[in-house]
Formats: sequence, C-alpha cells, structure tokens
Amino acid sequence: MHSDDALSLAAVFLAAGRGLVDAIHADVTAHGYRDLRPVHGFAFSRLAPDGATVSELAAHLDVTKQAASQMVDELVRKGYVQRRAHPADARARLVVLTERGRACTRAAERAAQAALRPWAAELGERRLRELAADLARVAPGGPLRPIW
Amino acid sequence: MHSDDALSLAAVFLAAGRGLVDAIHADVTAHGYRDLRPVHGFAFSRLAPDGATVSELAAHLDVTKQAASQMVDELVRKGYVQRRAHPADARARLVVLTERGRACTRAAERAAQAALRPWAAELGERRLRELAADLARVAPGGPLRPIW
DNA sequence: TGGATATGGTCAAGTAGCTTGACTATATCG
DNA sequence: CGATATAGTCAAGCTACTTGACCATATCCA
Repeated sequence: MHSDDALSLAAVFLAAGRGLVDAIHADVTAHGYRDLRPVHGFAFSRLAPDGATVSELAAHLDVTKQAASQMVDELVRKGYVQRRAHPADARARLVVLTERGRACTRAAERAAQAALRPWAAELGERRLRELAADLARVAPGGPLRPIW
Repeated sequence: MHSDDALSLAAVFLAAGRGLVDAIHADVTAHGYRDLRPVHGFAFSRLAPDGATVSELAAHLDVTKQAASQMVDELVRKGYVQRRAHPADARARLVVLTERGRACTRAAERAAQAALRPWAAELGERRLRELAADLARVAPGGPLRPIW
C-alpha cells in the first residue's frame, strides 16, 4: 500500500461487515426471532448442513468447548437446536437444527439478500459480483471470530 | 442479489475485516505493545487528531460513558493517554494521547500497510484501490462497534 | 491385546468488559 | 434566575466468556 491511510481502509472493511451483520440481524429480529444474537447465525451456518459436535462448533466459532456447550444449552432451551446421539462416536453428541432453527436460517438468507439489495443498486450487479470475487481471494478462511 | 448464498458474501466481508484486524493487532503486539486489544486502536483513531472527551469517545465506540471512562482509566494506567482540563467546558476533561500513544498509532499505521501488502500482491494496486472505493460507497458511517 | 494417551463433553468457579442506576458539578435555555 | 440538559464518576450487577478438574470413550502402539 502507498502513503494513504491504510488504517482507514481496514476501518471501511469493518464498517461494511458490521453494516451487513446489523442489517441482517435487525431483519431477522423483525421477523420474530427476538432471542438471538448475530453469533448464533454463525453457529447455525455450521450446523445447517449436517449438524456438528460441540467441539466442531467451538472450533468454528473460536471459543472453548465449554462456551460452545453453553451456547448449545441456550439454543436448545430456545428451541432452535437439538442434541442427538452421534452415529459414529459414543463420546460425542450431534447438534442439529430443529425446524424452527431451519426456518430462522431461511429468514437470515432472505435478510442477507435484502441487505445486499442497496449495494447492488449503488454499485451495480456486475461490480458487486467482482467485489465479492476479489474479497474471496483475500479473505482468510478459518474460524469465525468476533472482531474484538 | 440473486439466488446465490448472500449470507456467504456477508461472511466474506467479515472474514476480510477480521483478517485485517488480526494482522494489524498481531503486528502491533509484536512491536512491543502487548497490553492492548484491537478496540483500543479504534479509540486511538478518535483521540489522535485533537483528543476527545469521554462522552465523544463513548459515542464513537457505541458504549456507555461509564464503559468509555473505564477504558480511559485503563489506558491512563498503561501510559497511552492523559486526561487534561477541557479548554472550553469545566465539566468535561479532554483525553489526549501521550507520546507512547502516538508511537503506537504510528506502529498501527505501518502494520496496516503491511497487512494490505499481500492484498495488493494478489489483486494488484489498481484493483485494490477500486475495491476500497466501492466499499467506501456502501459502508455505513457512524460509530464503530464490535460485530457481536 | 491392553495400557497409555488423546479426544468429546460436562460441571464448577472465576473473570473481564460491559450494563443500569444514582449522584455531583457545570452548562444552557427560557 | 430557575429548570433542564449534559459531562463525568461511583457502585453494583450481569453475561458471555475463561480456566481447571473430571469422566467416558476412542485411538495409538509396544
């Protein structure tokens, strides 16, 4: 990078990500899911395909197993997930979404599409797609973590 | 947005922002500032130009005045900021960076430049600049907040 | 095969960073 | 001037996390 303020570019990335998360969360909340925080969405994204163990969830969210287990307790209590026996490991338990959990995930996907609509309007579909492609090249993989 | 997974695009934004913040924080830590968290950098960015009051800092970080005051206590204790009398308001106190705070801010700017170097290598200077310009158009302003 | 070690999960206790509530001092408005 | 708003602090409480200890099961290897 050149002599511009590289820090402000980093800040713009954070602001963009925050704006998306805020918009999605607000939309999901407005559709009746009032007992969730944004982090739960990241948990759902790990659980949605085939479920996951507490340890896998912990790794995905970059927290301890204990913290992940507490979150699962909360989501069970609120009706979004269930603990099942693990088919291949008697130590483990498989955490899977309930129908309510899946419905919430669908609502989040609709919310994400709605949140991106003004972006497409501002930049154009084509440029937005290029933006996404560029970001995918530089964004690190790995666990999802809170920013600070 | 179309039928693609809009949520994963949002996740890419978060991952990109997190990657930058992580890299900057790790670099700053490696240069001897081991008692800071990323959020302190956002505080510094508000304090750097001319200082700020606790209330202004609280608004910038979207926390209560009490939380901002506690953070200032901590930063005073660690030698990064000072409380001064406010020149125009006897109720208020102006929080300003110490020389150590300014040195840390410079280290963060260098770290941000270093963190963006691989991005420029991957995408090219021109495309990175376009990316930044696009983001600036869609990123919301307002206070900086943790993601969850 | 069986004993050592690693892994999945939970229980319990402690902690850091935030919150709400109450209060004082100073500023501003009418 | 008096009423109200704002800057800041003190105190207490909450919550999402942590560390540490522990048990059950799986895996590795002599």
